[in-house]
Amino acid sequence: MKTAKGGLVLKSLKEQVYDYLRQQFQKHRLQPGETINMEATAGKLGVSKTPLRDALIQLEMEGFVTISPRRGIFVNPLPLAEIREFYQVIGALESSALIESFPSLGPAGIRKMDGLNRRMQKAIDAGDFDLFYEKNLLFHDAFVAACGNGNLTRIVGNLKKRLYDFPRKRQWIKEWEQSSIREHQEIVDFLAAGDPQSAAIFLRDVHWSFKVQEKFIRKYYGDAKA
Amino acid sequence: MKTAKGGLVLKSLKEQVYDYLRQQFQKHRLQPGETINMEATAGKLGVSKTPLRDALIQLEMEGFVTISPRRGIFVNPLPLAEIREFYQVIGALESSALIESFPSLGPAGIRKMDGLNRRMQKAIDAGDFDLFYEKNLLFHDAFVAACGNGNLTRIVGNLKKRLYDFPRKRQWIKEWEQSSIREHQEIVDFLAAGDPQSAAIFLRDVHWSFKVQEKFIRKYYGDAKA
DNA sequence: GGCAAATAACTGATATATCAGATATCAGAA
DNA sequence: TTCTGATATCTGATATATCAGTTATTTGCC
Repeated sequence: MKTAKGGLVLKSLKEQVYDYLRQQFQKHRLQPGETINMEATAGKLGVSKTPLRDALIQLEMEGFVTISPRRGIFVNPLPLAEIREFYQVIGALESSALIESFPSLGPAGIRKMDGLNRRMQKAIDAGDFDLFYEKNLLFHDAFVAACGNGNLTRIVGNLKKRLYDFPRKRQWIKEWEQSSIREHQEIVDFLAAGDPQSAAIFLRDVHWSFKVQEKFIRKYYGDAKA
Repeated sequence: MKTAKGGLVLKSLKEQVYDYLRQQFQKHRLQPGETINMEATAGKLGVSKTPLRDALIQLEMEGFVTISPRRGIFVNPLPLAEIREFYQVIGALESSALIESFPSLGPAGIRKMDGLNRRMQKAIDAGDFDLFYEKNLLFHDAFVAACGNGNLTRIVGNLKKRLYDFPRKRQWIKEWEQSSIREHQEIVDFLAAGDPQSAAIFLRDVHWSFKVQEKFIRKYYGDAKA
């Protein structure tokens, strides 16, 4: 329950619990296979089990946990096979979004993407992974948002939540980040040349190709077992 | 909670409530904008508000309802704009699934799709819309399932739930059904000719093109307002 | 010692009571 | 008559108690 009172936005307990748990994922405090104990967690958060359960149902729908009735609530692993699936889905959807957004992106939008990619390079040069990550998200968001398809944005966003919040072996791989920047530049170049189809195909078949990115993925997530 | 006891599969109350509500949608007993009253519904179903709320949280995540805190729970409309969004997403994902599944489909899989399409024609000839609908789902499921991407299947499936459970103006439009069958045949022909790329493009840009299908969509769903 | 049945403990699922925000209605003042 | 504040009602959100399936441990028999 979000209420605005004099500029304050009040969140329901359910939402606050959800945010807390999401943070736990982002901080890698919840590991695959781990159980979330209702009594203990509710006690720790100082709320009843009810909003906790509400939040967990949402997290289950989003793929983060599995509620195994009367047995326990388990943090889902993220096996390579599933990462492969995510890559396929995101590739197909972002590719579609890029084509759809091209008319409304225009030169200004392409310049914006180009600028974001350059800032990604600067972040790498400065060793600032958080900034790199932020600009990377914004690069993709530029055309996904411009596509104007809220459902597509939601679906892609949720898969990315799973990809990025999952505990990983390494914080970053410079080679991968450099490679991403080169790929982004390729996409921008296609767009600037007025060829969204080639940009979309490159985005789908290279940038979001599990096969192409596999060597980095394995380093980054480790060879996670299901 | 699904438990198997001596072959019986027992469902939790939450699941049963969810199934009931889904049925209500399928039977068009729940209309856009309508409210679902917790006390009344729980009383009617003979359960407490808890499993009802659990089910509603899931339905909200799936887009069927909006839980407006402390105000009410509203059945979501399905405006044409959203249908358009769904068409784009499904088109992109099914297209991707078709390419991915082609190697494992093989001649047998293509024949199966062909057979399903012929049965769709027979259903039309016999005026049996339920059978048509069933074979239509199976036609698409054939390559979506063969793609082996559970997440893609789940995402597409959920969007189709929304499309097919939504109340509509007309039960069926023979012209659209005939058109679908022709389009399916086109896809099958491309596949049989060993050209999944053309099949995928046709699937995405014709079969799942909102623009191409718009005249039927408007007749079928009515000109629903948001 | 091994196995099966009984019992205890654990844990999530559900029911009920209470709370709390939103909305409608009423009463009083201008 | 209109407006504002107070009160009542409605409805979902949350807390607490209890239930019920699952798992672990104990007990008794062979």
